[in-house]
Amino acid sequence: MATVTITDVAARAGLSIKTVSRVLNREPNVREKTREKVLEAARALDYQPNLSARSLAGSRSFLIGLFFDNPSPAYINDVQLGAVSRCRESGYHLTIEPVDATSPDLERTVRGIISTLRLDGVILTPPVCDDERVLRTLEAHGTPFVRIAPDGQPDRAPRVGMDDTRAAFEMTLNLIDLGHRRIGFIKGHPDHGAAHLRLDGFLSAMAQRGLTPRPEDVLQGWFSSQSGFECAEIMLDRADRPTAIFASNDDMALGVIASANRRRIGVPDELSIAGFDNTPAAVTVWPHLSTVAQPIFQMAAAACDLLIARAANTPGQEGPAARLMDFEIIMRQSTAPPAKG
Amino acid sequence: MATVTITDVAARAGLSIKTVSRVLNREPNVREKTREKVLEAARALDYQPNLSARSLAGSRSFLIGLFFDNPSPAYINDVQLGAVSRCRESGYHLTIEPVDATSPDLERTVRGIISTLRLDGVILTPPVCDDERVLRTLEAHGTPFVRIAPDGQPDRAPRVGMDDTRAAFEMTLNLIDLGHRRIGFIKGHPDHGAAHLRLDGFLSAMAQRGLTPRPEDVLQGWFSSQSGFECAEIMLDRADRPTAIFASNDDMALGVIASANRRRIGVPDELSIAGFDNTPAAVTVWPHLSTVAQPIFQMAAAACDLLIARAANTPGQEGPAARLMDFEIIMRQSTAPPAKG
DNA sequence: GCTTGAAATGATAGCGCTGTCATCGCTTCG
DNA sequence: CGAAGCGATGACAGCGCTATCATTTCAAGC
Repeated sequence: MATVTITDVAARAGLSIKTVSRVLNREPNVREKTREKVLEAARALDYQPNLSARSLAGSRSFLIGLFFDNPSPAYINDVQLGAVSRCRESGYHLTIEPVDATSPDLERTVRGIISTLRLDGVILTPPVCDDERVLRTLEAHGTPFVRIAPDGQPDRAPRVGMDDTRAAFEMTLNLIDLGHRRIGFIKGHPDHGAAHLRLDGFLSAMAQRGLTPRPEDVLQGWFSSQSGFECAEIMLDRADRPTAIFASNDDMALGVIASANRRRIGVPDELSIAGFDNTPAAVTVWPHLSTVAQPIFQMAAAACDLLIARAANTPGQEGPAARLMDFEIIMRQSTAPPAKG
Repeated sequence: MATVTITDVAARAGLSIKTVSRVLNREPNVREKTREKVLEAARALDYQPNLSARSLAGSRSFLIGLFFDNPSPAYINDVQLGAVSRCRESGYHLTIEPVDATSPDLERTVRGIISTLRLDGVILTPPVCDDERVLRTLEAHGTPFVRIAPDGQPDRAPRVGMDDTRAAFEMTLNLIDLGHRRIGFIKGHPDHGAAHLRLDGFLSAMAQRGLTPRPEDVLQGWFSSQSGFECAEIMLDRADRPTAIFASNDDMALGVIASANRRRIGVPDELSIAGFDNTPAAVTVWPHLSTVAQPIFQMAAAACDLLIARAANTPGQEGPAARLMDFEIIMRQSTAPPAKG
């Protein structure tokens, strides 16, 4: 209720509001002693700058927008936490803008949001990060944005991501090294770029070890647990079924586990199962799922960093940057050496 | 990039900026013809009001804050979508503020956020909605807030929620009507008010049907799938085990399913399992989980409505309001009549 | 001591909008 | 026909801050 303004701080410190502003914005050319006086006055008064005023007068809004249309709450949640963690450090705030990527009004919606809020930057997650209309609108308005795990056009804007191919490659290697020779693979949604990368990784790992997956062991899924279940039903129905199944994401792996449970096929004794994403559900099922953990939190934090840094120094219009983060292979109880025989 | 201001609109419409402002804010005393002229000019120019300026000049910030510290991404995701759906309609935006409910700095964090952002309202979810420090800070600052599913002090502020007791009551009745007599119950985290309400509902339903649960069939869980698993291990170890288990939330129910799978106990043939919350995982496991769906989206939307309405008419300082939303009992494949014998 | 210039500080003009109050024009009624 | 009254509109002053530019301070050099 008690609203303390910069004028109050200036009065208490015996300085002009401009000097106070300088200190608060970490501008140069302020004597150390002066800086201390200001900081002390601000602390004593519990001064909090008014974002609206700062935004109106200056060129920054201290607002980062997160645009998403993602079916996975866990993913989005991680992105949000990562982004907010960095925002807090820099006095920024995060506004969330769930959008419908299939809406014909998407363009207008985005335009309305960015011009009303004057966002300093926007974080885009799949699949919005690959929506041409969104990208074009953002570019036209001059709003900086960072894409997380984009599918294509890697140099169109700064991006952060991870090496899906290498992750799938390493997970497959792990399975092979466990002793598996016949490994089933469930592909992800074909519209999702990561799906292709993960398949590539699987195939190169197999090839590197001199293994050739049978066509009937590489099935098309849609990233949904239902599709994973269906693919598993087909694969597990055969007498010479795979001894391990690598699903392109955890949801589908969960479907595989469900199918195995239904058929009373022991996991991991009779069948090893691996997923991708390390969703919370991975440790909710029994046995716990071996999977690949994406550094989602860190990716979002890095994206936020890029945006804030860019907003801070208006001149530096540096070109696209890219940051590849490290993934982590997590082997839990759903994988084991294949049964003898 | 092209920044259209209210002055541009006024010029194009041949009116003063004040009249344009009136139309845009739906203020009374504007001739219909004038209103149309303004709207047309605004449309032609694709005018978007500047939030910062509106906020600075007026008494509203058009910002709603969502404070949360909730371990369930699915829950938070629903809350966000519900809140944003209403915000969009009224030109509001949602800023998210994940907080650490156990942090000693919580009070300062909250204070900083609300005074910097000048939030028009705050939505509080469990467990933050029951944090005395948060409530006190908000009240002291005069920031309106709505609590979603608060534990206690129901009249301290407007709230929205659902009738946990009745939902648990009805689900239990469903189980009994299916033919189950010996029903196990796994309690939720004792610090979470809903846990007690759900237990109450279970007990009264049993009592109403003349059933008395054995003490060893009512176990203490912690809302985690691990705790559900452990409780199930105990219950299912006994020869005269329950024919149905009602877990206070889906995560624990998932733990029960895992335990049943491990013991090769058929679900639902040999054991019926019911959960509470209708998390996404409920349809990821096999068989799909019977559960209670909370209208989370609607609750958040209602909370938003209350806040926006309150911000709109400054005078009406109406007292606390409460809205109880309807739940839904969803019977899926994890429940069935008990096996004969 | 005086000049010189860079560092430190301050005065002031907005940013784009809303709130207040004045003004204008029109209808109504004595 | 004029006064009163009210609906419709406009002029203008800020909201709390940043940006620009002017001014002051101070140390160094001759």
